[in-house]
Amino acid sequence: MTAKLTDVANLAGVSATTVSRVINNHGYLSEKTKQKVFDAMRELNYQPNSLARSLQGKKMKLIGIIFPSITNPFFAELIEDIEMQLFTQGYKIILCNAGKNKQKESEYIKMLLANQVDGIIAGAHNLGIDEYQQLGLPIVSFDRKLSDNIPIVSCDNYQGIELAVHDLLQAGCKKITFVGDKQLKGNPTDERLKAYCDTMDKLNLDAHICSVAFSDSPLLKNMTIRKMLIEDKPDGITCTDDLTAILVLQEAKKLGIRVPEDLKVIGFDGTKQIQTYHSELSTIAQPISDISTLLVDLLLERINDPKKEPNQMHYKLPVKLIKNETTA
Amino acid sequence: MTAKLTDVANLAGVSATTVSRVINNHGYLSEKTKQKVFDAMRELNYQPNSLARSLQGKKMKLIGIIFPSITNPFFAELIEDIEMQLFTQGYKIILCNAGKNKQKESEYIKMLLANQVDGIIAGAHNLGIDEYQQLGLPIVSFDRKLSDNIPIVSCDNYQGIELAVHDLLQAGCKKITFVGDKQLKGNPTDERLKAYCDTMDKLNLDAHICSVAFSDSPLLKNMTIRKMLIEDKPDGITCTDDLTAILVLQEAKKLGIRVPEDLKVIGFDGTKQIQTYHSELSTIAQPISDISTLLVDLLLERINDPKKEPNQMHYKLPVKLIKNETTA
DNA sequence: TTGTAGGCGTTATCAT
DNA sequence: ATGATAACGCCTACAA
Repeated sequence: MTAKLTDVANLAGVSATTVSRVINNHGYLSEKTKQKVFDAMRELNYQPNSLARSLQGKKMKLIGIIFPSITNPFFAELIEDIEMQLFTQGYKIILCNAGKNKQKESEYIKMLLANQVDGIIAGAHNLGIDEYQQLGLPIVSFDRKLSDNIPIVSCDNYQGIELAVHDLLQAGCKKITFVGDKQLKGNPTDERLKAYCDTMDKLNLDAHICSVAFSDSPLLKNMTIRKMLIEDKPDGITCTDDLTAILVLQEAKKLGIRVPEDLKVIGFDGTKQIQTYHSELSTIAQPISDISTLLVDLLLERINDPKKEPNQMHYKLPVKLIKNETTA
Repeated sequence: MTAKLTDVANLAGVSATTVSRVINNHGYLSEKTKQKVFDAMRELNYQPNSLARSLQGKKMKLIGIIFPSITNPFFAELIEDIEMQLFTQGYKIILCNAGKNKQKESEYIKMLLANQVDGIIAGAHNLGIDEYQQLGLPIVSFDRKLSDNIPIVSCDNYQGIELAVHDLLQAGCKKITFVGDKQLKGNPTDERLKAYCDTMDKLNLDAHICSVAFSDSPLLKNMTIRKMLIEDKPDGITCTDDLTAILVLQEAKKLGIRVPEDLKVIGFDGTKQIQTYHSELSTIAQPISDISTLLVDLLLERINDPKKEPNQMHYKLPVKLIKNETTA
């Protein structure tokens, strides 16, 4: 079907070894032979077979990316950024949408192993620690504790909610509610709730938590939010992500609650997408590009030098307040 | 490092061939041997090496997915759906974000070839026909003419804009503008503009086209739209996609133009994302799930039986009007 | 029912 | 400066 090494060798009138050498730029080659080989490669439209190469221990230049979903704008932007970074280094990615499905995540990990990927970037939220413990593969994690020896990259979730609450206070809010997951899971995102509670505590204010899980459907979230708006009548809401914040805005509108006059709302994530198409929303912006750069750097470092231990186990990147109309 | 076939064979006290047989469920095996082998596999946490397998002609169970971007909600939902479908069939995907970058798309194609993918689903918009012509690999295309022998799946773009324009008319619009790309490229999406022009023609109405390209930045789009709103003062706008429609809504709001009283707007795509977070927007919904199913079915059919020619070369799937407030 | 030998496309080692 | 050969991990004849 497609041309192989020996075809090129035949055409160029040299041995397979020589062709291999010019491909890998190994040892001493005469310019003349190089040229012959290059010409033959071009003529046959030759493409080295990655599979055969990595049977000899060469890298596949392939990374597994495990995230819950790409339809969430935050993950989409993060993954797209990761993909860009990796591409410039010659890496391709196998995209694994784990959803909320523990078994799918588990099967994907097996497949990645079978495909000899060079490493994994994991940001899903299903599996227990043990599954990742002994993969014998470079892994870095986003926003999630996987194991003691797997480095975590996340934004400074604590600082983020602190900023958000203070922004609401400064805008005059007296009764601030947190909308987000109440259930702690030992992950960095737990810090968001913690920051909210701590801050309210310090200010001697009552904490109001409206529990909405990441994996809840928008419909269910809407109902929960609506109930909260009606019963609690908060004048400020800090949300665990931008999408939830938009649902809050929508429900408020339906109920005739004016934003920002009667209610101020702030989100979390700060994707370009939301800032472009919901430009009214104030939010805490995660440094998406810095996160992806760090994830990729840490991973490639481990791939290229597996012995080297990472300097830190948890990298917390600073967030930024983006102030718009909803907290005016 | 990781266990291999011979390790399993040794542990089970059988030959490598036998282990291979139980893995592939080949020929006659005694239950006893099977059990021994299974046990050994489990004990060693054995995972067959896909690379070595497909060196023998076995399928890699890997598909390349080439699209412009995953941050566009439409592509995100389409790709996520494709990924789901393929996963249930045991396939993984290599995600290739081509952006508006011709060279990147070209390099990705080479990489996919080198990685021995079993097929490609292409939906990017950069390369000329020739690049895809002779890949010698099963390919299906979304919304784009790649070559005479590559089947295309798309929605019925023509019908979509017809529906949209008629919806605007029925809502009382007299002066309807089309916002979208003016440049024809020989792709199915060209039908959108054509449908607009034809329909306006039939109705003896003047066509107004506000040219905005898919790859324009939101900022540039905003400026173009603003100018059009001020100068043309349309009372109805049919957009080439939902995101553009939202920009129109935003600019209209800034200019104090009331929707739907002074201006009615309808989009195109109908993603869950936009329908959830911009639930006011009327739109023409593409049958995302049907599209992905068809793409995957056609591709797998070609992979499993390369000789078989597709029945059709262009599959046009019906669209659906989703009526909301913006065309009330 | 199970084992032996050869080969998939490439690279590393050892020659020359 | 270039070649021959074995090896990577697995699978498919062919044998037994």
